[in-house]
Amino acid sequence: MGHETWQVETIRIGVNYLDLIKNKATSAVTDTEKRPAHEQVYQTLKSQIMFGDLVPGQPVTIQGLTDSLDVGMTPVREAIRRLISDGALIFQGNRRVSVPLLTQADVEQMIFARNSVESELSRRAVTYMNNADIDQLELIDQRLDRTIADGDVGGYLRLNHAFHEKLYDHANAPILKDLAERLWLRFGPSLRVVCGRFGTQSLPDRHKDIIDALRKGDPEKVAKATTQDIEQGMELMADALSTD
Amino acid sequence: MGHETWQVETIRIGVNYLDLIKNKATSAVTDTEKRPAHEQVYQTLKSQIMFGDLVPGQPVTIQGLTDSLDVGMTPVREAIRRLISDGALIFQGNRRVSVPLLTQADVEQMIFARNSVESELSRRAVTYMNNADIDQLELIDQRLDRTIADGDVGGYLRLNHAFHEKLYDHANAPILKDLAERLWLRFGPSLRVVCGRFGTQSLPDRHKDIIDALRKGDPEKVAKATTQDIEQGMELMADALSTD
DNA sequence: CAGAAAAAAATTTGATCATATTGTGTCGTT
DNA sequence: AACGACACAATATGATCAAATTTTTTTCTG
Repeated sequence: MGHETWQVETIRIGVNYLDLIKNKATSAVTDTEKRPAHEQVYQTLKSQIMFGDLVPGQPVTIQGLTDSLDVGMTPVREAIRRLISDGALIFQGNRRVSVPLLTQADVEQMIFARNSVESELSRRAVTYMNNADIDQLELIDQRLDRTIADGDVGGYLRLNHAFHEKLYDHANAPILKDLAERLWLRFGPSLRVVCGRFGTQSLPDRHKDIIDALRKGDPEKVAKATTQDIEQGMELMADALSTD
Repeated sequence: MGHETWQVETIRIGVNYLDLIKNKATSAVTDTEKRPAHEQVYQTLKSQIMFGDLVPGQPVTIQGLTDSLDVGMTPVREAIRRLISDGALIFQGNRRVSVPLLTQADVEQMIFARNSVESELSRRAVTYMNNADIDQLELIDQRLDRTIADGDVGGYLRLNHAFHEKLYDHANAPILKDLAERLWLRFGPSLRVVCGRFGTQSLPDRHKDIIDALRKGDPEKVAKATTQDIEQGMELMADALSTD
């Protein structure tokens, strides 16, 4: 999630990416004191946008955030600028900032971009993932299934993201992963709306296919399964947008 | 590692170089006073990064910019955060910010991403460009040829970008265009280095092919020419990086 | 005594906040 | 409905504090 260290020659393959999903309680204490405020605000807002505490169209004010997060306005401003650059927020001409409302055209472009970038990421991940990594991926997917059964939308969004993030982390392609992450930030809020409307039952899950193909070590099968997963989810969003 | 005399003097790279091409912001003169400071700082820095006033590896300090650009630190901070999010600058752990140094792996990923995104953009542009638009594109390309003949590296970089930007502007795909722009910001500084080393003579120009295919209205031909243009330029960069 | 390593002071830079200024939208008046 | 005054939120500055790097001083060893 952090910014990659660029000039590093030594490739660190997933050694100290300790955090899986349960990092909240343990590392939160140290994070609170160590990280700069603007970074914390950014992470907080990013999470809120991705996992749907903020609704598409909802205005985001600087002063509102300084009050609710209890920090000065400078860190808040920096975080907001970053998120605007990410496409996670939009600057509405007259100094107003809000969560983007996607059009069908937007979704269509995202389908193309996600298919291109994320299929390549999953393709590359085949090379670098070992059995233990795949086991971890499967573990996430099992927990994901439980959230679907329970109708836990927030949990679904988080674990679905965690699944893909873990996969892409092992692609050894930080720039492509960054592009993917940016796309996720863009459709996050709208995906939340779709889930809230249709529930978790109808949600797609091609993850088993992905895992199977990973175990077989077949890059093209992994890529195919990924695009299917992407397209199912995105079509759902596109449909929801058309019936507004 | 040598002490580069990177003076922070006011390098005023104005937008007026592209006045003839950019028709959306015609009031470039009044822009200076109208736009918010953080926006201006962002545009200035972006231009300096893209067109090579800043060298890869060069440190960028907040206080240096507040002095040279004569604005407060808050707008500078916001602009820098934005550019970090763009990938145009990197945050080097210990609160230092600098222009990224690309590795071969980075370039390789960019080749893939650019091919995917920009070929699609040019493919879509076929639908929306009329003859007048293509004429304008050709005009840019003619001026581009002159910069190559003159060995004007700065002019080449600017007009080459203007060419692709104009093309992608007509693709009616703002999200894909945003992804492309982000990639350009990333390789901008390194491309400058390559041009500075090899001169403008050896630079690729598949633009004639692109224009021809546009006139014929053949999307696949346009896409093909675009990928060739991309690959020629990026391979040049990859080669330069390997021979360090 | 010379040179290098270690320690400490000084300078530079980043992070944050409080406050003043400016622009935008709104409400009331004509 | 148009115009002007008001209120509020965003913008921008400078001051203050903290962190890190650089420079200087000190000390120890050969």
